[in-house]
Amino acid sequence: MTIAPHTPGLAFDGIDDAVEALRVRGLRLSMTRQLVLEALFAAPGPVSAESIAARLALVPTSVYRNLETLERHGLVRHVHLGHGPGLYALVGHGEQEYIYCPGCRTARTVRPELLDPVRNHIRRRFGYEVRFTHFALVGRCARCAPADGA
Amino acid sequence: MTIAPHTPGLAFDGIDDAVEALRVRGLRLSMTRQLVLEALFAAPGPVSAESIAARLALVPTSVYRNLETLERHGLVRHVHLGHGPGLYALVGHGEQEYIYCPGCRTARTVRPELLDPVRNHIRRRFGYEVRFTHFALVGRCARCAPADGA
DNA sequence: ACACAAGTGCGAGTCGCTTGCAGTTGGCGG
DNA sequence: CCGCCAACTGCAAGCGACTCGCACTTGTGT
Repeated sequence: MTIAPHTPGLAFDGIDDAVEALRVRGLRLSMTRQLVLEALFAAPGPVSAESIAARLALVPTSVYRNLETLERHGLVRHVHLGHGPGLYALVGHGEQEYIYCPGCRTARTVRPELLDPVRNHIRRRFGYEVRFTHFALVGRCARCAPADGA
Repeated sequence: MTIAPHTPGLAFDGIDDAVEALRVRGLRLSMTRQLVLEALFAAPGPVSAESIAARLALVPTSVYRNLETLERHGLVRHVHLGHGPGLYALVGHGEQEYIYCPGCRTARTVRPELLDPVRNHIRRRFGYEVRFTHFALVGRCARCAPADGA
């Protein structure tokens, strides 16, 4: 699973900011939590819970629970790019949306405003408020489209 | 998992047509296969492999294998509506696309041409050829959007 | 420096499939 | 009508991605 890098400008400029956000919400900064946070900061894009656990020699349970807590408090979010595990990332200032090509199993991020026309069209036509922050847009990229079939 | 009914007009007007299509491809019509096919015909919308297995008192393995074979030969297709199992349906004359609301966990089908403006926009802007036949469009419907949060 | 809730690792369980294997059967050739 | 044999079947086990219960540890306000 490859993915284009984050656009710069996360909600937190450093671990300290995230820690502060934790404190404000009455969450503890355990060793594990800190490591998970650091791993997310260091990652060039969304990563799976299992991969974080493996990298940090933590038990996946704990990573899942941490990510869930952090997500519940708005510090991280997970996205599904087609099949495979959910991928976690820190919440950015601007919401990140994703387009995923199942051909090359690569995702790219998109600034949400670029998808507003799509959103508007679907809202007007069908009354649905769609977002591609949790489930990516899925489609074949220019390179894979010719060699179609699926 | 509720879903709006198929629009009428499947690729096969009856079991016989599907059986014919099977024959042409050198596939057998085993008892299990026939039952699976009938279940798909009878279903008001896409159904999970497990639910077919349960209804027919078959072992899931066999249903999965049958669906996979039928899908490989273009007789059925499966769609993912958010979380949960893949849902299988007979391939219709017109490709069916789906919009799914995670709020009320309900999907509606959409005639593909109604989504062509969306497809065109995304193709022009990003070079991706998106379809919502395999992964549904996901977004809150008019009823659920106000009570937002996710 | 203590109390105690928040958080931890471990183990087992669940869901949605997938795979391996030995036995059965659909359907063609004779 | 029969036999052959690949296609197909059920069973059992395995796997990826989580989820849960539980007893133990640890971060933190006082």
